[in-house]
Amino acid sequence: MEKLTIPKKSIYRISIYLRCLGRLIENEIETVSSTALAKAAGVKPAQLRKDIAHFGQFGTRGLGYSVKDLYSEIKSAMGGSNYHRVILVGVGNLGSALLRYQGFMREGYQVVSSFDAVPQAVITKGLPVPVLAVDQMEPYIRENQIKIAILCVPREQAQEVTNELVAAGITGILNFSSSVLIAPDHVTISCVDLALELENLSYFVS
Amino acid sequence: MEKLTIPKKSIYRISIYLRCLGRLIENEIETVSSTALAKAAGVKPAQLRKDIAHFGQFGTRGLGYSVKDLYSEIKSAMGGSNYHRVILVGVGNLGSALLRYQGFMREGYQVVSSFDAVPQAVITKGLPVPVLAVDQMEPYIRENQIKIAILCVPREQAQEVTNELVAAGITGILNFSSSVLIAPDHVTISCVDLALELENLSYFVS
DNA sequence: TGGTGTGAAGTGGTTCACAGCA
DNA sequence: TGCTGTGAACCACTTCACACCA
Repeated sequence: MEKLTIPKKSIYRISIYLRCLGRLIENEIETVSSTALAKAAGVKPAQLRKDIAHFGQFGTRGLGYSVKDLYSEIKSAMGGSNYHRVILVGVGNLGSALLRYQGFMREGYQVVSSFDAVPQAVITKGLPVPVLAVDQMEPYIRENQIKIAILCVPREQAQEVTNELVAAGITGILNFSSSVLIAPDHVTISCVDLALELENLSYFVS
Repeated sequence: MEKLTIPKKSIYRISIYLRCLGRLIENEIETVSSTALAKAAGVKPAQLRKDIAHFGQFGTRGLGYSVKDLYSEIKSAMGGSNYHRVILVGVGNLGSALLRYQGFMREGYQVVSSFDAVPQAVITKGLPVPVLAVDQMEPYIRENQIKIAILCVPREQAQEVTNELVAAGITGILNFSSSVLIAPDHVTISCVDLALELENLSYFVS
């Protein structure tokens, strides 16, 4: 795919624009200028235009962008029309909290199954998703062609489980395990480390 | 403070180094080279040395760094010896999940109180932390000199609550609200947006 | 006139490569 | 010899500023 030329940071911001545009659609606003949208997204107008230009030219000079057009163009360029099935690995404290919460799952995303080393330990918790044993993980991923996994196992097992996930065909990992993961280049890893975020914050609070 | 010259990204990585060093101490390893530590942290050796150099010179040429010395130097430079009291605002689904979980709270950090617009709605959930009404928030922050807040309110209220927090003296916000927050420069905001992370991932998974 | 699209300039952070010291 | 500390080169992204067009 040729889309690899778009910088990672742009992609990230574009996700933000997409969300802002969605809100504009809800409010039935039809046109938006780069200045207005940039303000909503918390970036500079020029940057927004550059980001959007990666996908092509959608704006009308003197007027701005058509909210609907821009939304659907970006959405399709991001492959966002696809339906994404996601698995969660490691149903401990954090894992089960996330499964129960799921407030971050948007339209088009669904946690279809979860896996744990000791599934019987958690099976009674009344979770909205089946909890299977880890030895069923690889076949499950293969058969259902899952691409994205949420990783909530303890640090000690994180790398090992990652290796299994990658071997089974996972190419995107949302890593909650406070561990530095090593994976091939074609695998994208996003780390969410709350302890790190807090520690980082505490440096800046005078 | 003069420490503002250290780039944000360096600070973030230094938090990672600190964690790696902690693990080395546990394993009673006394000396580490930039190459080894960089590998553990997932960065390049030169970058690690540059990062560390921001605080001064701690290494011994030809040998490496003393694990203990480096750890305590960084820790003190980061103001990490302080005890950090943190509040959580918005005890909804996500907020209460975080309160119950708290696995991300490390030594030196504690959620001392939480606030919600409708505290009686959540007060029975058996949380390990008191839930107060939002109108008690400002005085609480002032009296206890809280500096860090975890923000879990719905998007619509996020900016308003942020303004109150800042007015009361908060200078660090961990923002879970999937909202772009506007705040003065002296306030540091870290966004944790799981929906965004997922959307972002889904772009890269082929 | 007003707002996009974009080459060019600027900025910040990364990597290199080597001097210098135990 | 081995590894740190660091100026210099490099690179990626950001911002500017203006041509161009509805």
